[in-house]
Amino acid sequence: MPTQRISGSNLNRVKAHNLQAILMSLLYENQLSRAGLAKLTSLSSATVTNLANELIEQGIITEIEPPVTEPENKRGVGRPRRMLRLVPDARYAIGVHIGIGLYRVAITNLHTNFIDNRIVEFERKAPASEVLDNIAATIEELLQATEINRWNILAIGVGASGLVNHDLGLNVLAPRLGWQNVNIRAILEEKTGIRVTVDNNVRAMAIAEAFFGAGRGVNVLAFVYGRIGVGAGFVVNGQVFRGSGAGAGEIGHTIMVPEGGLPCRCGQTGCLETLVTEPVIVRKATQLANEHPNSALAQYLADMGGAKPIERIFAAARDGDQISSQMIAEQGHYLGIAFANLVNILNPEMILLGGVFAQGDDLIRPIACQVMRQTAFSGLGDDVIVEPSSFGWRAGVIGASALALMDFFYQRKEVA
Amino acid sequence: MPTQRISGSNLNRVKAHNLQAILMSLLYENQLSRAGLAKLTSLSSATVTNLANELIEQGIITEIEPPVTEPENKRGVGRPRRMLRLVPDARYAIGVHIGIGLYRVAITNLHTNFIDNRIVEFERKAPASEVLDNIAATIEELLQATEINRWNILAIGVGASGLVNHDLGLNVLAPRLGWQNVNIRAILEEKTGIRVTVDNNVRAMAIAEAFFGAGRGVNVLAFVYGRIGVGAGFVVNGQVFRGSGAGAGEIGHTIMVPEGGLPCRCGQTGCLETLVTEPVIVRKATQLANEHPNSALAQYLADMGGAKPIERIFAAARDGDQISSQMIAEQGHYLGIAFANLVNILNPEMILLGGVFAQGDDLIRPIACQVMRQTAFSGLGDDVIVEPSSFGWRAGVIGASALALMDFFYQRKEVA
DNA sequence: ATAATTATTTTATTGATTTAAAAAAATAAT
DNA sequence: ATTATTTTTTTAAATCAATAAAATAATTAT
Repeated sequence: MPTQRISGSNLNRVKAHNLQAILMSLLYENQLSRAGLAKLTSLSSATVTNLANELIEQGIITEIEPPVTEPENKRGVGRPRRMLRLVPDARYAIGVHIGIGLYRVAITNLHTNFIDNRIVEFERKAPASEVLDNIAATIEELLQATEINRWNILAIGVGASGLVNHDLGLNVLAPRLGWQNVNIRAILEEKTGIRVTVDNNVRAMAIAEAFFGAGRGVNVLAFVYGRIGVGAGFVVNGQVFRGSGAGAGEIGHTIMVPEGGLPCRCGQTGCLETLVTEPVIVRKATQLANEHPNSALAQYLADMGGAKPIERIFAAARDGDQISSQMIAEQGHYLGIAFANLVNILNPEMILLGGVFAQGDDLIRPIACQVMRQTAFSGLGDDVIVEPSSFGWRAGVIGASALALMDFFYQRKEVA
Repeated sequence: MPTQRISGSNLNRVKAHNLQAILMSLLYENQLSRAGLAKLTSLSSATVTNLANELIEQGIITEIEPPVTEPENKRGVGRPRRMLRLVPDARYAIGVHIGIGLYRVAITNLHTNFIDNRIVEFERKAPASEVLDNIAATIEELLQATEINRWNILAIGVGASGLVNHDLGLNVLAPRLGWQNVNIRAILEEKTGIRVTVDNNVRAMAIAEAFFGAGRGVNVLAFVYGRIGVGAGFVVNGQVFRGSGAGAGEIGHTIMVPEGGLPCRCGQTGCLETLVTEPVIVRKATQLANEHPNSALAQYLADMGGAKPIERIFAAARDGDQISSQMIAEQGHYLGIAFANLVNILNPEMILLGGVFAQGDDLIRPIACQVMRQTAFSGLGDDVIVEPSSFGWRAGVIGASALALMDFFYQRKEVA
């Protein structure tokens, strides 16, 4: 039988917790007076004063100068409050997004705003150690370029693709890169001397949305990302839900068609990924364009402009092309059923769409949303908010940086 | 935008937390020395001594008398340790399971062992207030019969069927009882004067398994219960996962057949419940018996013994009847796919089966388990432990009692 | 001007954990 | 038998974060 360890608490932990409560409150609310913080955290005003002073001394938060004066009519009697806010550039984090044949690295501040960033392509069949070598080099390059003091880097967050075990810092499996059990944390910590935290890249994006994006303050958030595959990340009451082991969120491989489904690259048939992904949309569109060579879709696809196929397909649909919009609606339909299943199982407050789903938001979301609501059990889907992601192509790195910030700044568990 | 409140901590909370850490540790481990507790909770031995003394004074824990002496060969040097354990009958909880046309009430001790219990049938169309009236009366009767001091009852836990909002104590919807938005907590607290906590009955069973049953110490537990419908409850790191609103776990209405599925009572088609439930098994068996009147199945079903149809069907299959065992295997197959989807989404460490699935465990689990493992993404299903529930028909009341114990004793949030 | 109100800071107190040291109770070594 | 060693438990003193209450500050209302 596994043994559960229930850890005790003490004064140090209380202080650490309260400091983080203050930081998180300021992160959510942008600016708050000491009195406001006291109310929100249910700490005494004296405690807030003390802890705030400590944070001010460390340069992490500051009083807003000059004091914000509320408009004459809204101002009450009494001593006016002095607003506090985070100093976004007091510390930094590095986000690393490892995609398929491409990685992105960014240095961000405490709000996950970019200070500088790099995009580097790599050979898909390159060994992991080589790629990680290059990533470490890119990080050094960014540190040089930005002239940011190494000691002000809180941590490096890595969003890797495939199965990732966060506790072990291990990329268990990245099928499209041919990686298996790569200890990303150990390798990068060794190379950079900066602490590293690793997670699945979709989960990292979910974290970004939950704390810095459209999902701020949402109790149960599901982030669903579609590109070559479909994955999901869940944040519950400010905590990432990772499941046990390599982790939750592989909704792309949930079985949608138990009999007679199409084969999936995972070996199964009838996975969600056989129905709805970018490649599926492009493949279907190409097929339809062949069948209807005079359609707007065919013209959009044939026109060799700079835009990627998926964008041209969406453009055709937006331009009123019936063939493509009907096909996309069908995709939205299946996605809606997948959402309904998610709602029935997890009952999230919000579902956020990323990747292709965000790119084609106007085309996909209405139908997916409608199908989800009418398919979910009883009224469970009625109050679920469905929205597109806020970060576009930056989602990956911002997610990775958010991962680092959360693990090592806003809610780290142990005190130094 | 919703606002997240990050609550601060203080000395009182630390003490409450540490007391609960000790209680939970003793619940998991049955007996521990003060030194052992210190190690497990990472509290200092002095703190453990102090807190333990308080709990001993309150009669909640005790030193084991006479001192347990380890066998000669295993005994080390040094002062021998004095083992501590919970006093199971120091306090009590009441569990109320509301089923369809039947409720069960039990008084249990801190280990959820029955002191006394009642089973009462009621008219399915009776108004909620009448049923709750009767439940309150049954509770009074049990209090009289057991002569347990009212003040030693920690709380009443209620496991209700259908959609339940735990925070509000509200039975949002119980379709088979015709109940809607019944405030069970308010009504029962008013009638009994004892505090009440309400949750979905399957979720309550999951809690029981997680803390008192086969799921003890499991990090991510999924409990799947099948009877007239199929529901699930999740416990993650010692915390129930309820989702937002009326709550997570309605896997019975996840769509398994997006096109051409059978109609479900929920209004959809192709839900898991149209494929695998007790009524489905019985209906299919009856059909098969009609088609094969000479089969063992037909004989088992025709024999009007006292056993319920489902038990006779399982008996036929166990007796080697091919027709029924093949049909049941098919059920197991679909359940396996549902499990695989659960594994892909939540990545649980353990899946526990309750209700019909536990009754027919030997027939259903092997196939469900096998299908789950080969269907889940990559190796995600390989390490998932699948087992039957430990509580049989008692699951409902034990779950309800466990719910009360968890909310109000082992891990209550606020200090008095 | 003075009172009232609200925000913030200061001071003294409280109380839970911890550390360090002592006590207790056993075995092992001489 | 006596002493040393080891481990558990208890005691006593020290620490430190939160809090309550009082003081201070900066306003508006009268």
